[in-house]
Parts: sequence; structure tokens; C-alpha cells
Amino acid sequence: MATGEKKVLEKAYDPKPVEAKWSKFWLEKKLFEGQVKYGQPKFSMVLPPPNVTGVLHMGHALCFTLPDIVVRWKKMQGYNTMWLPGTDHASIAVHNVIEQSLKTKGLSRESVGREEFLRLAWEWKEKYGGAITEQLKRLGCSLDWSRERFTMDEGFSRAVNYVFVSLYQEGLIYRDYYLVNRCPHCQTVLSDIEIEHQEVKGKLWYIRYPVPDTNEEIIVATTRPETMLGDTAIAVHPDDERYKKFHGKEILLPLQNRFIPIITDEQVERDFGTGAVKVTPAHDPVDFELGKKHGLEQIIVIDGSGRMTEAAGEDFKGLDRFVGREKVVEKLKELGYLVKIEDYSHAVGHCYRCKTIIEPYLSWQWFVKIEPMAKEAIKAAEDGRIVFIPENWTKTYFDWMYKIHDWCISRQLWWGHRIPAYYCQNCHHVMVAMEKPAACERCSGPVVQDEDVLDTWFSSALWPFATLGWPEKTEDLRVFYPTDLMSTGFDIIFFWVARMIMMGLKFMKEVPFKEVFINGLVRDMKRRKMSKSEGNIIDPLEMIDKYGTDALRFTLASLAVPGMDIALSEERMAGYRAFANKIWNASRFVLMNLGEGKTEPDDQYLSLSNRWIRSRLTRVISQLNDSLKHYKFYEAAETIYHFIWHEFCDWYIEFIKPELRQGNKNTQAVMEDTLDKILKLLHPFMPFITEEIWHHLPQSGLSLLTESWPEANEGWLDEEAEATMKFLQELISETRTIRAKNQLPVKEKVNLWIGDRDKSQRLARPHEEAIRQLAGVDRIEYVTEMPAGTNLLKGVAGTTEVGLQLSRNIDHSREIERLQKELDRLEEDLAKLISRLENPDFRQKAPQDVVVEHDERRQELQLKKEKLVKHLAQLREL
RNA sequence: GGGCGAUUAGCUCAGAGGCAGAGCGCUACCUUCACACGGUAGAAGUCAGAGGUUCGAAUCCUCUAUCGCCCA
Repeated sequence: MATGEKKVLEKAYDPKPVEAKWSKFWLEKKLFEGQVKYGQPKFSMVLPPPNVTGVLHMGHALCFTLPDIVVRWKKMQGYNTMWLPGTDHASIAVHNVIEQSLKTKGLSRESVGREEFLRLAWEWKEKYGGAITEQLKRLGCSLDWSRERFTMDEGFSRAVNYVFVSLYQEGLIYRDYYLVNRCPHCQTVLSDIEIEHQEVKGKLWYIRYPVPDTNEEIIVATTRPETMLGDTAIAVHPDDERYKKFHGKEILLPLQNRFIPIITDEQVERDFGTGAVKVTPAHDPVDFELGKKHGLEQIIVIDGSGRMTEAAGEDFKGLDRFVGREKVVEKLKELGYLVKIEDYSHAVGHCYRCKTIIEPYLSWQWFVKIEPMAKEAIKAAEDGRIVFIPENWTKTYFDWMYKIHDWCISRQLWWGHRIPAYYCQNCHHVMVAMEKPAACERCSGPVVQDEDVLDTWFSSALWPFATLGWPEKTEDLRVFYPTDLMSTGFDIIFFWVARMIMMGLKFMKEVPFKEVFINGLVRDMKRRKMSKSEGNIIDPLEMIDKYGTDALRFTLASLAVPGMDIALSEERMAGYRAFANKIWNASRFVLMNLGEGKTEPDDQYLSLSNRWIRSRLTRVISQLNDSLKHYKFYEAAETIYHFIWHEFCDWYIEFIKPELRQGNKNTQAVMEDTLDKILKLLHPFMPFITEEIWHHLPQSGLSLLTESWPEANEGWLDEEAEATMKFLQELISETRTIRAKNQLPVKEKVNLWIGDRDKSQRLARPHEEAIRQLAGVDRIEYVTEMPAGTNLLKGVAGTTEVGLQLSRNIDHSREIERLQKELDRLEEDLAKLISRLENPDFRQKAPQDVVVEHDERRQELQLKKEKLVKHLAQLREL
């Protein structure tokens, strides 16, 4: 904007046009782009890639706003910043979307085939996948869009293949026939951590298994009677006296009429049920291990869709597993095998996506042997190469890492990175390679690629380096890896953070990020999670429309206490919209009161107000830096909020009004300079409004983003100015209180008498004009002794007596009441202080400065008390 | 069952040994020339409970209660 166009602001702040304007400007001027250059400190981050299917929710808004504050702050401090955005292909989510749309057309993925299915998925991604990135831009995040990536773009996919092949070659990826978790609804297997355990009120069925050629029987208890069709043993504890006579015998499996062995194992809990358990190696994780140990047969009676198989027998095959359960129970009852049914609560695994009950499923899958990588990742957190903030999340991380299981990475889906494993159709030899082999390396037979794709988290684990061009040795990698900060939610510490650390260490030999900032969950005012079904969602885009992006950002920052969930309310946002408006109007005032051109203040001749605001500003800058360094966003927000509203607006602006009326150039200059610095300090929190206002100031910079972060100038600290200002503030406040308590009309003329003549005259005389304005008084007199009188209202400001002289006699009953109350409170405080000071232990053991401080405070209160007592006595005599 | 966290003003939360704090809400007064998205003033607390350590505890320790979350 040209200098000549600077003009006075509108009366109220309207965020919409301002946000549109500067969003566009920042992008056009490429202000968010990181530079490939050396020798300048850099600050880099990668954005946790939102699902390409996603829409922006409050969790995103929080998780992205907080680091944006950091990035903007770092950039203004001169760092070469780079924050890389992108999206995640969200295998299951997209897969489901496409399958659903096929279903509505009466088609299925099998009917259209893999190629067509993928074409549709890409088409969908191109069409709708950009929604969230557009929404992201409205938050004002300083993301480097020139480096935007997608987990399935060509380069990234190559990186994924490369990792798979290397880990396979190293023996860290293997294929196994194993009992895994399968979601019958999503039609794919899942890893352990994608299972949510929920307490379910179920039943415990007691089933009688007869011992052949005797009248004896063994009763077992089970929560899943339908799996008995696949039982291949009964297990008891070897020392359990009740069952010793059965050791080595066989037993008849009801309904199936098979003979199964009775085995002994120390793992069997003697206290559970009857102490005898059925063993179903193909349908229970514990039984699976037990089966392996004892060489038991694995009979699959439920398939991957949750239907009973042929092996379940003629009566049951084809039934849904829960129908199968009823039928089995019915049949057992009919044949007299059912002993009893008890209520029983237990934890059952559910699919994290669709909440369907998980089915343990025996099948060939690919796994990552995780322990060697986990060890390195643990070390990195132990020796501080990676720091969690807040620090207690480190424990959560360790807890999981120590007992980590191998990671099942294959998924029976089509949308994703297809596993680069190839099978010979003749000899079934397995080949893993970057490119499809032309023929079997052993028998030259034809090869086919594995049908499955990889877990989405397998690819996102590579995000911090694959986005920078790895496995090529790119400049971006050299400049920006490792990144400095990862900001994310605690819910994906295992899913994502831990895995990025493992992969980063494995392939880059360096941690992917130095600090992990864990933000809380956004909840509603009743502390409930926001969810569609609860209908308690607060939509960030709606909030942006209503209150402005800056208000939303400031709200999130002000509520972001590390380690705490945040309870969000609209009222809060309305409050910060008001704050934005306040800044707007304060700036409006400044602009209306500027002289011609920009002048530098003359430090030699600064008035009290100017020395005071500079001193305060200096302290605020230090405080702000300290808060941001420790990611205490709430503290930083509170600091700047308080400074702007309650110091700059409430006191400074009001105080300098007389100076401005006199055309004081120095005051104009300090006022302008202070606003300039305020806008800079506030910019990371409220980028839009600050940028807009700043461009109205008489300066000629490109953007606040390229301006320097204000420095805390020690030379501006001014204890004396702060003390004097405090004296004047107390004086003015006390006067206002007396006025308010006695309900003096605004227009009523009163004179102000101030005690402690020498001191108060020295401090107050130069500021009489401001005092008159702010306290609403007419004439000011300084006295050594405050007189009594029926037309005099009195109080004590600090330790200085003040009196308001009216031109009429008034009723002092209110005044007596007020002063008496103040005295009571004061005496209480004083008593506490005195009893402490009279305690010899305190004087002896407490640090000297604390004792001195207490002593001083006692003297002060004593003085104030005497004055109050005197006033009261006088008033009561009137 | 194991772990983590919370309990401070009506509400949402800071404070982590030395004066009990903020925002919103509430009450009263005020359309004064930046701002009613505003100003001024005010009321409001058994810092969950019980013990302990200390000259001194909202803050440190122990236990209890209630409520969350994570893992089995």
C-alpha cells in the first residue's frame, strides 16, 4: 500500500475483507516459503497431515493454530522458517467412501475391478480432497504451500516402497500365518492399537463336555460359545486336583462329535469359571499361543466376514457369528450340554473406525518386527534427543514402547500403497522388490503382486523425511531435517509419533523432530468430546464467520494450558472479538492523533506516561518470550491481552490525552512506536488484524512477518516511573471509588485534597491535568493535615489520604460503612502479619528479605489503618 | 487390576512454599469528543476432605472421596 493512502480506520473492525486480503497477500508474496540456504538458523516443522476425506474441525484448529504462533514468532526472530503442509490418503476412509458410492449404484468393488476402483478413488480425491486444505488456509496458518505433499503422490510412494524393501531385506519385515484382528465390517485386518477395548455386558455360558466311556464330564465356561465348534483341546492347570484324573485323556466335543485332548498348562487360571477352559487356537489370541505350544490343530469356524464356515458344520455354516452363537446355545441346550448361563462383564475389542466387534482371524499377513527399532526410539527419548511437552507424556510413550508388539501392516483394501511383494504362481516363491519382477527368480514362472495395501500409518511414519524428497538426497532434507517441533494430539502418540521416531532413526539416523508438543482435546462446556452424534460440535469455520479468525485463534491460544483438555465456549470467542475491536479502536485513536510524518522520540525528554509504558512494554516482551519458549500459550495470551487492554488502553491512552492536546511530539512518537511494537507482539496470535492496522501506520514495510520481533530493551526499564504511576493510579482509583460509592453525579464539581503534601505534590503536580480528567475532579490541593468537614468525603489511597470537597453537606453514613468495612479487612490482614512477625521462629528462620518485606508491609498497613481510624472518628463526630 | 490427570469465585481456568488471581457472568452508575464489541466502581472463596512436614501450605508428603482419560 502506498504511503499516501493511509487513512483513518472504520469505527468497528470487520474481519472478513481483512482476512481475505492478507491471506492472498501472504501467499502472493511467498512469505510462508522456506529458503534453501545455509548459515541462517532455521526452524522447520511438518504439519500432521489431515485425512484427505476430512473437514476442518476444532481439533485441527487448535493443533494448527498453536504451532503457527510459534512459526510466526520464530520467523520474526529471523529464523528461516518452513512449515510443510499436506494430506494423508486415509486408506480405510476413502475406501469406504468409494465402496458406498458403488453400492448405491448396485455395484461392488469386485464387480468393477481394482483398476476402475482406483480410478474412481483418485477422481474423488482430486474433486473433494482439496476441501480441507482450502479450509486450512482460512486459519491463517503460515504453511509453505509450495512444498505441499500427499502420502500417495509419486515420490512419496517410491519412498514407501523403498522402506518396505529395505526392511524386508534386513529381516525387519516378514510374512506370517498369524491370528490377527479383523473387522468384519471394514473387511480388513487391523493392528493391535486400532482396537478399542470396551467393557461389554455379556454372558458366561457353562458347557458340559463328556468324557467318553465314563459318566464323568468336564464343565467349561466361555464368553463365546460359538467358537466351541473349533475347539481342539480342553486345558486345565497341571496342579489342579479336580482334574488330575483326566490328564492325558480325550474328551468328546459336543455338536461336532470330535475327540479332543485334555492338556495341562500352567497358564490356565484355576479361579476362572470351573478351572477348565476350552481351547480354540483359530479364534482366540491366548488359545492361539497355547495351540502353538502344544501343537494343536487350528480349525477356522468363522471367516473374515464374521460368518460361520463349512468347518462349523452343516447346521451353522453361512450364519452370522452372532446368529451362530444363538443357534449353538440352543442346540447345546436341546442336547443337554448347557449347564447354566451367568451374567458377565468383560472387555471386548471394537474397530476404532466403525465400532464393530473385532474377530480374531487366522491368516497370512505382513508384519514389522518392531523391537529393534523401538529400542532406538526409546533411547532417543531417554537421552533427551526427543523431548515431550508436557513432559509426563514421555511416560506414556515409554509404557507403550516397552511392551510393543509386532506391527501388522497389511490391509485388505485397494486404496493405498500396494505391498511390493510378488508371488510365483508356480513355486509360490516370495519376492519383494521396488519393481515387479518379470518372472520368478527361482523357476521363471509367472508372478503376481500381493493384493493388499499397507497400513496408512506405515506411510505416514515417513512423513517428516519423505516429504522433503527422501530417498533422494535433496537440499530440502539437508536444510530442514530434522525438524524442530511436532505439534499433535495425544491420541496419536502411538499411531504416529512413536512410529515417525522409529522410522526417522532407522532411515535418517536422526530423530525426525526435537520436541513434541502434545495439545489437549477440545471439548464443550460440559467437558464432553465434540461429536456429531452428540450434536455439540463447534465448527471452526462457522466461528470464523461469526467472530473472525483472529478471535478464534486467540481463544484457542488463551485456553491452551499444556496437558489440559480445553472447554470451549462461544462466549469466550465473543470476548476476544471484543478484544480485536478494542485494539482496532485504540489504533484508530492513535492514528487520529499522530502528527505529520514519522518522528523519533527524544529519549532525554520523555514524560512519565511514556517512560512508564516503555518500562511496562519491556517487561511484557520478556514475559512473552519466556511463555512462548515454554509453549505456555495461555500465559502469553493473557500477558499481551492484559497489557493492551488494561495498561495501554485503560491508562496510557487516557493519561496522554492532555499531552496530545498540547501537541507533544515526543508523546506522539512513543505512542506510535508502542503501537507498532504491540502489533508485532500480537501478530503471531492475531495475524490478520495486526497486519491490517500496521499497514495504516506511517511506515513502509512489506509485512509484519518480515519485521523484527521487538527486543526487550533493558535501558527502558524504569522503576521510578512505575512507582510514580502506581501512586497516581491509586490516587485516581480511590477518588473514583469515593465518587461511585457516594453516587456523586458525573457533572457535580468536586475538589480533590491530597495528603502527604511534600510527596504528593512532587509526584502529582506535573500530572494534574490527567488527574483532573481521570478522577473527575476540579481543583487539586495538597495538604499536610486532612481537615474534617461535613462537605468532605475521605479515603486512603495506598498510604496517602485523599479528600473530596463538595459544595454541599452530605450524609456520611455510606462513607462510614465503606470505611469501616475497609478497616475491618485491613485489621484482619494486619493481625495476620503481626502474629507472624511476633513469632521468633519466623524472624530467625525465614529468609531476611521475606522478613523485611513483611515488616514493610506491616508499617504500610499500620499507617493506612491510623488514617482510616482518624477519618472514621472524625466522621462519627460530625 | 496398572498408569496419568483433575477437584481454587456462579461458569471456564491460571497460580506450585511468603498479600487468593484472570476471563466471562453478576450488581450499580455512565450514551464524556478511540471503542456500548465501551467506561467506572463493586459484590463474590472452608483453594474437595483428613492427617503430616515447615517459622509459614492452595502449593510439598500420606491417605480418603468424587470425576475424567489411557492401558490390560
